[in-house]
Amino acid sequence: MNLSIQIENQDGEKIYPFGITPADILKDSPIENHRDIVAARFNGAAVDLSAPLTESGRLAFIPVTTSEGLEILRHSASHVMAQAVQELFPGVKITIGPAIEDGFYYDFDSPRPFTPEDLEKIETRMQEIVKSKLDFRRMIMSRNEAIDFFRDKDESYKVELIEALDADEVSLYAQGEFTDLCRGPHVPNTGFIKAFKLTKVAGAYWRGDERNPMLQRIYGTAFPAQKELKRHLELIEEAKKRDHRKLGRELDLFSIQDEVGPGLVIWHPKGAMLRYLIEEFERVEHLKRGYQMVMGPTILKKELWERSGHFDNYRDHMYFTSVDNVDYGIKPMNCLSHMLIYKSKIRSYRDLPLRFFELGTVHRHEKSGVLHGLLRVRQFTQDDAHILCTPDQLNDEINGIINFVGDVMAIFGFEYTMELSTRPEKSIGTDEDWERATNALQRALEQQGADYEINEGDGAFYGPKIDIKLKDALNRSWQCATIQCDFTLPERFDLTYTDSDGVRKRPVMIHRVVLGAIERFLGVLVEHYAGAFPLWLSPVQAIVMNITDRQDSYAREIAEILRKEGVRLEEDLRNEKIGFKIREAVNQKVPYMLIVGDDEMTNRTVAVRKRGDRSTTVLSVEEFLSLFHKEAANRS
RNA sequence: GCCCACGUAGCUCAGUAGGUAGAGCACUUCCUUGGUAAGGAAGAGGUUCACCGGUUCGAUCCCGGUCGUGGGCUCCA
Repeated sequence: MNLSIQIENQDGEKIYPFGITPADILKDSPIENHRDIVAARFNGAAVDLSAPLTESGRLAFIPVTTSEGLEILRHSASHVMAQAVQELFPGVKITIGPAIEDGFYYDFDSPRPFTPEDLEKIETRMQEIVKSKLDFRRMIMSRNEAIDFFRDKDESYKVELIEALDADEVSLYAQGEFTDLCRGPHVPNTGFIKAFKLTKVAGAYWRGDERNPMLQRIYGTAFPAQKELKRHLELIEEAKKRDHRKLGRELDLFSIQDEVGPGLVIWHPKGAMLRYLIEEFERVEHLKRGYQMVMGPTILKKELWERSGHFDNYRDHMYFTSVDNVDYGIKPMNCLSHMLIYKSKIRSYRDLPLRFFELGTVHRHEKSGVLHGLLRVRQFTQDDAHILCTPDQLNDEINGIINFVGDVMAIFGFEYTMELSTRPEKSIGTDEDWERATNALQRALEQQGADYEINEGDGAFYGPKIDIKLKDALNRSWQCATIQCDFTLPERFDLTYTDSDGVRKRPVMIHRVVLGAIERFLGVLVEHYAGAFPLWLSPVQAIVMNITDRQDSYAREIAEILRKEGVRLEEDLRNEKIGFKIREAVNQKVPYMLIVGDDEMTNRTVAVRKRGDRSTTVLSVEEFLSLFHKEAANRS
């Protein structure tokens, strides 16, 4: 029997004998760089190059230079790592080892944790395995055979995995003496793994559940060539330079000190200025969009939190205090006051939608291990709003918020991703309400033509949400904006409005933040700009510096004029050489240096040196101001 | 909260096979008045090496605990 196979990017179909492998076909294919081909795709499914073909169809080769190929390479590297670990440390059990965004990992159950020295040994052993070019051999076993096979080897995690599968047969891959349960495909042999590095060890719970035993996870990364690996490692080093914790200290923005407590931020003058600028921006943008500013207290009676469901569902994250024998909860969210404002008088359908906005400072008791610079703290301020509207208005309101987020992110130049999170296990409300709310969010996303992912079971306890995520310098995603639909709290607090037909009805509530937590947003923003804030956000926009003390009074005069014009300005009149002052201002990433010497003093000008540009332009103060104001207004 | 690593001057880091600690930058003073990324000299700065215990004649160094930080896991704005 012959097969008719059409190869991607080649004309016509070719006839091959039954059982031919992609590797055979590749041999006399005109494709260049055969050594770059790691696997194939046959009739839509990824297969090994050594897989015998048993039907006619379409064949495509997967080069290692594609994301799919790279994933296969990295997944194969994880198998090599597992082999090395088992050879070096008998008794270590294997669990799972997938490719991930920047590399791969493998989780092991080891009687003792791996040390950095172990990683070196493992890496060396991996080099040997790579050098011996062991073939990856695919085998098929029945479910029971496979269970027996791994039970014999005392690989209980593998047994558990197979038992959870509902398939009659499973595939296994072996290289050398090492065999692992795996769907595949893999590169043809271990020699394909040319450039790899083990990067870190970490603990990880079996199946990601904290009730399960903790395993030892080894992370690594692999690339098609050494050059790319090197570049990747250099990029990581570069990224570390823009870490907001490092820049926060260098630019004197904020500190987090032991004496104060973990996760509690102290804002220094320049950081506080940044916050002021962002917060002022927010007020203006919210007022433009029909929000009203409100403010609520930080502590509210415990009964109120019981009524809202926070006490039952969120207690572990809350701080409590007691005043005159009355228990209070310190707010972890701002919604309660906003609901009580709604409830403070009778509402008509004519009043809706109501959009209450608060820069609300909340406290959450985050577990100690999760705190992270400004990105995960215990006290933070949200640009929070609660919209109360009729069910009919819900869709427009959600669309309005998505547009708002889009506008703001465009100003800062952020790319972002959106996720729709559905009902979690621990939650309140009826199934119908959850469905209505989830549909409302999804419909808005569809109307926006947005790309989004669905995050099953990741919603808030009171409702589903759309999360908008930004990435930090190290490519980690952080949630900033979120839009949450809530039918439950209006119910619990018996919020009503009188509709046009005179009937009292229940409004819908939307909880939403645009930047999210100001702390987190600023952390991501510092990394996004690498500390070089655009003019409108720079805490210090310009520095006046003199060449010698002859220009002291002229420099002060210029500074005075500019400050009156609203320029955030510092003076550097120290007895230092101009090169030294420039160096400092460059390191502080100040947008404009205004240098005055005898020439400038005589002509009543300033020598303007712009950040990122080594040349200077001599301008009159008026000329500089006009340029300055134009740039600041552009927010560029 | 869990796993691993780490915790020396404001910052970045060295150091001691266990014998009461060092550099650079920053800071202060003096000299220098210099035109676009570090001018020179002197000085001060650690209650003695996160904290608390233990071993020891003696601990910054070894052991245990606590707290904090970092990388992950879980959780989350």
